[in-house]
Amino acid sequence: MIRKFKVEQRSFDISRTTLHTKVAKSTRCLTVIANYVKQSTFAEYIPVTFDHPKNQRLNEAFVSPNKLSYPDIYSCTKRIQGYVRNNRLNDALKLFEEMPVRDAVMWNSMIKGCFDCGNLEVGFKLFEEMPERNVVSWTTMINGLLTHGRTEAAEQLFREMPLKDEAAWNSMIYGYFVNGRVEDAVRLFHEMPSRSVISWSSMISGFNQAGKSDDALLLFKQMLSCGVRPTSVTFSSVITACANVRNLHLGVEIHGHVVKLGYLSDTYVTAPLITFYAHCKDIDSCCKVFKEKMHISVVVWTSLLTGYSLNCKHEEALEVFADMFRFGVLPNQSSFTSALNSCCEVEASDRGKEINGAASENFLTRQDQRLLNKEGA
DNA sequence: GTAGGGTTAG
Repeated sequence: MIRKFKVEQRSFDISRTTLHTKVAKSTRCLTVIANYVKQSTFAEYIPVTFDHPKNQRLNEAFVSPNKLSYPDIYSCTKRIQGYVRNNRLNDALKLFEEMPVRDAVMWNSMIKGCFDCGNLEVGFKLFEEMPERNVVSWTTMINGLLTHGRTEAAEQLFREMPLKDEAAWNSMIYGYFVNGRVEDAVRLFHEMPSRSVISWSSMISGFNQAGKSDDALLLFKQMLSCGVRPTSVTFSSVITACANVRNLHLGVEIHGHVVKLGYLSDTYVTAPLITFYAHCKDIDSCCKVFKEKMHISVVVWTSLLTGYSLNCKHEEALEVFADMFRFGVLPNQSSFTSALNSCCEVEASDRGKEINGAASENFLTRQDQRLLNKEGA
């Protein structure tokens, strides 16, 4: 059965199935079809030939006679992800199982959902059942296992995976750090065929987590000498490393680069920069960084609050805490921890009682706080 | 338009 394929057309017929796509380019359309066809779980297929001259490689393909348009797969994938975000794994699985057709994105989203909701067995089962695993499927599994401390199982999959791209290597490296296997991470970093800024940033952040910020900074210098350009994400970790080792000189230098590159407005850069100056006992610079703009992030506010607290400026810390309320920034557990600490230090017992009351009585569940933090970040 | 890799306070 031969069907003509027209370029620059929004929808087209193949057999009795209609596929809709917004993509005008024929090759992109065909990729969509190819994925659709490959992932289809139907037993009954109708062979189709695409006879556009550009598509010689796709001469033979099979299309399911049942109808399910591509946008349906897209929207159901979105719904599955939404269920997972709300920890409703069973609803996600039910929808997934009801789908007559699934593509790789849907499979991978569902597998990730199982790990995110802590159901490793179902995640494994789906991975086994999945008809056409791609490199993302393998990496999703590896990440899921690593975040649940199943390092050996992740290693095994990493060995078995037929094609490792850079993201897969990066996942395994970072996962080693998370699970305290620093030497293995370093070994893998040297073994990997090509390294991007993400690989370097993973290492820098990993060293920080392992309490080896000296090594993080050494690696950062090495990264620069290799001509790799840091991103704001890299700077975030590097500034944290400077704070950890109290390297004022390097931190100030990096601060300069951050300003030049326009990264100072990035919350993930501002907060560690404030912490860095606080650790280096330069509270004026803390304020200067903070006052660069109006912040709504509770993390940035808490950096300043803790910065004052660290430098024994407890009255000022409590002022910051009060200002948070005035500016509509809702403090979280960390903010309360610092503020209470300052209260104890200045023996401002009345104030301390006040804050303690607010923290214990009206305050929020952990989930609420997480949501608020996300919004504030 | 959808899936996997690195970031912040305590």
